[in-house]
Amino acid sequence: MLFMPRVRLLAKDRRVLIVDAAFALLAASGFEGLRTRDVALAAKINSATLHHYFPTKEDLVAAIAERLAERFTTEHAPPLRGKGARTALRQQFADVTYYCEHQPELIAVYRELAVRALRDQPTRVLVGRVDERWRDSVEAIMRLGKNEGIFRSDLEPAAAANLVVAALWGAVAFRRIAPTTFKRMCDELESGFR
Amino acid sequence: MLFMPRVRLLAKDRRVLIVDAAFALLAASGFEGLRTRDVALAAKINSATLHHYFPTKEDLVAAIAERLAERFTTEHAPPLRGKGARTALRQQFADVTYYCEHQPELIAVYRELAVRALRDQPTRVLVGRVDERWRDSVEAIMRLGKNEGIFRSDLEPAAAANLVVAALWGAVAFRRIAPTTFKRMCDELESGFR
Amino acid sequence: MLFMPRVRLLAKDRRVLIVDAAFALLAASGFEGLRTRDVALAAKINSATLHHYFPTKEDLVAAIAERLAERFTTEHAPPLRGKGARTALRQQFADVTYYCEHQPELIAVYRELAVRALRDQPTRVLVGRVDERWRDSVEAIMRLGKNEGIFRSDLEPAAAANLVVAALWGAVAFRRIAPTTFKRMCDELESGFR
Amino acid sequence: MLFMPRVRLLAKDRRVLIVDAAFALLAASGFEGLRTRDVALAAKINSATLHHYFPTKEDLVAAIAERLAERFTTEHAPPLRGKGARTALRQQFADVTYYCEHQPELIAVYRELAVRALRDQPTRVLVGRVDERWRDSVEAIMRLGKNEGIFRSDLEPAAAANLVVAALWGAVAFRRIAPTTFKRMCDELESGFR
DNA sequence: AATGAATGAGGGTTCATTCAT
DNA sequence: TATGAATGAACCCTCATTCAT
Repeated sequence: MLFMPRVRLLAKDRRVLIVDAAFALLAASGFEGLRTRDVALAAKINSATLHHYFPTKEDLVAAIAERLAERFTTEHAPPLRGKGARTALRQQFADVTYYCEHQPELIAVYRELAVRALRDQPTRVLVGRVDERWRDSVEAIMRLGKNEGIFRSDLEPAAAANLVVAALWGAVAFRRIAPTTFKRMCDELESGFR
Repeated sequence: MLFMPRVRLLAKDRRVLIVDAAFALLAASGFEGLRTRDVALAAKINSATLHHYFPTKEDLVAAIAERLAERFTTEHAPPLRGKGARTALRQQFADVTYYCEHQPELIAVYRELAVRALRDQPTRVLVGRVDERWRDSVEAIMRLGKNEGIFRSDLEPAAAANLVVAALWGAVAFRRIAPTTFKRMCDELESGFR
Repeated sequence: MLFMPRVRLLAKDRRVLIVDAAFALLAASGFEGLRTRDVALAAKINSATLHHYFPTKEDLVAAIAERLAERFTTEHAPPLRGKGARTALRQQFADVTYYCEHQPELIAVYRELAVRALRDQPTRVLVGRVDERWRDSVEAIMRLGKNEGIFRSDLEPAAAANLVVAALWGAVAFRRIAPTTFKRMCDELESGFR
Repeated sequence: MLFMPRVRLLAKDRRVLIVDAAFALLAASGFEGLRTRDVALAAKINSATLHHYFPTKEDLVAAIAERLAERFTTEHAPPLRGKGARTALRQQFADVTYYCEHQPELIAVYRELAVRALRDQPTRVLVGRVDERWRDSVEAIMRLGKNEGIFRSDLEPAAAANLVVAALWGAVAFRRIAPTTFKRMCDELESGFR
């Protein structure tokens, strides 16, 4: 190339750019297909520059996991009208639907990290936090629903929360489920709590 | 040394041995850690010999998937006493529990293949068959339960079947769930159908 | 290239070829310049093939060290006429001279290994064996010379052996000493023992 | 915080600091382990700053060599009592012993440079000067000893000087020699001159 | 003078696959 | 059928050096 000036960015911005690229690549290709060179290429930097920001691939993966946790906190479906446990539960369904339709990357990255977590201790810690936060928030909803008298009195909040999380997660993360099929499953799940 | 005949396996037997080794290794290390050389080593053959039986790694993976389908068909928890939909549903729970406790390899290989299926068409076909068979058998149970009057009259068999499969699958395949926690989740799931 | 048939050798021969190439390269470029790729190139093999024979660079270095020990055992200057300690000592001088003039590779590789041995335990063991064997053989000569009455009666064989080894080694291994200068130094050394 | 003036070193001082750090690192890790980044880190500066003072690694090495020459000139064992060649020779032995015990860095750096000098012309020049100065001073001692009638009349000063330097150097630079063993070797060497 | 950012050119090693026997 | 030998294509990572500020 004739003249290729070095592009300079603030370190923070560049880190964000790199993690974005890695996030997208992990979503698209999985861990098996995640190559540092490709990440660098996608971020339009030299692969040595990538190592300047993330000394090891492990560090990059950790940053991806942090980004995932952050995105799960900030990105949601538009809030539903209404209050109470029923609305809160449906909001959970809506969120997952929203991720599937508009942010499939999040689902994919979550899945990849969850699978890796089974064999990798550091990943397990990172993913564990996301998992627990989700489960706890669902359990709070189940508890609220019982208090409101909306859900069965014999419902066990903890078990029900596990059920919700497992069902939603199992439905969307490992197969391509049609939106209507997913909706019906959620309705059926909700019916079971009444 | 006594007469020690050179063991000469039939080609079919040798294939079985190789797939067994690959199955165990895939369960233990995942696709990220599955190496043809290790498979050959575990099968006590040269890695070139492995390629003689399975020209490509893809072929080996296909054979693993076939083995998985076969094992899901033949290996089950001891049959429960009783008849009807309730028993049939509980048999499903018992099967999954049995796999978790006595055949964790099956769970692990299923998970690995399911994840790969998302990006690999041939695997998708193979895993799809297992998925569908399972889903269909659960749907039949739900339908039977409705006819027997054991389950809610407004229950939608298809949606309920998806729910069961997603919940069981989501619970055991991607996190280490404690047996008691799993049992409670199953109870809660069953309660929802009444 | 149009037609490049795979060359096949017996494993033993190929190992020899590789070690020869590595030996020459280490002599020429030192450890700082010893690259597995260059060794493979010099041995006219693919660098992956090199790892087929020597899984790690460390293994290759160990093989070089073994080769060095072997060559020091088998390659000598033409034997001098005469018997007794004086001839034996002069044979030592002649050997070193011979290495300098006809087998400078041996000197160079010995030096490189000796330096590495200071920081690397495995190398230390390998080099240590060569060192000790040499020192011991010189000590035997000094002892013999005393018994023969050729050397000073107050000569301490052990100390003298260390002196001989250190002087010869220090003279040829770390600077380019002229043959005549070396010869005079040896004469001076010998004079000191009378 | 109290008034804390930004420490601003003179360029000359900073160069000294850098060379000190490089000297210590070269002694500890050898050329194989000498990294400009580590030097910068040890000198508490940015590695780009290092290159501001020493444009290339070669330049830094040259500075180390100069420092070595300087230290060999200024650092010695405490002067022995007495006069004449015998004392002067023993002072040489004492100096080397002193370096071994209290300034092993000097020995190590000398060794590293001497080895590099074999393949690198600029280094050869720098090390050569140190070598020659040492050799010349020893030769002067031998000559003096002959004049004093302390040493053998058939002793050749030049050859003896080479012998002394080679022996001392060969003994301490490339193996871990025990102090008593070294002392005995020196005694033996001295005996040979009488 | 000083530095964080950026990079080209490797370096050792891995792995599915192929070849010759 | 079975295998040791051989390989191309990567992969992650390192390092001296340069650039823009």
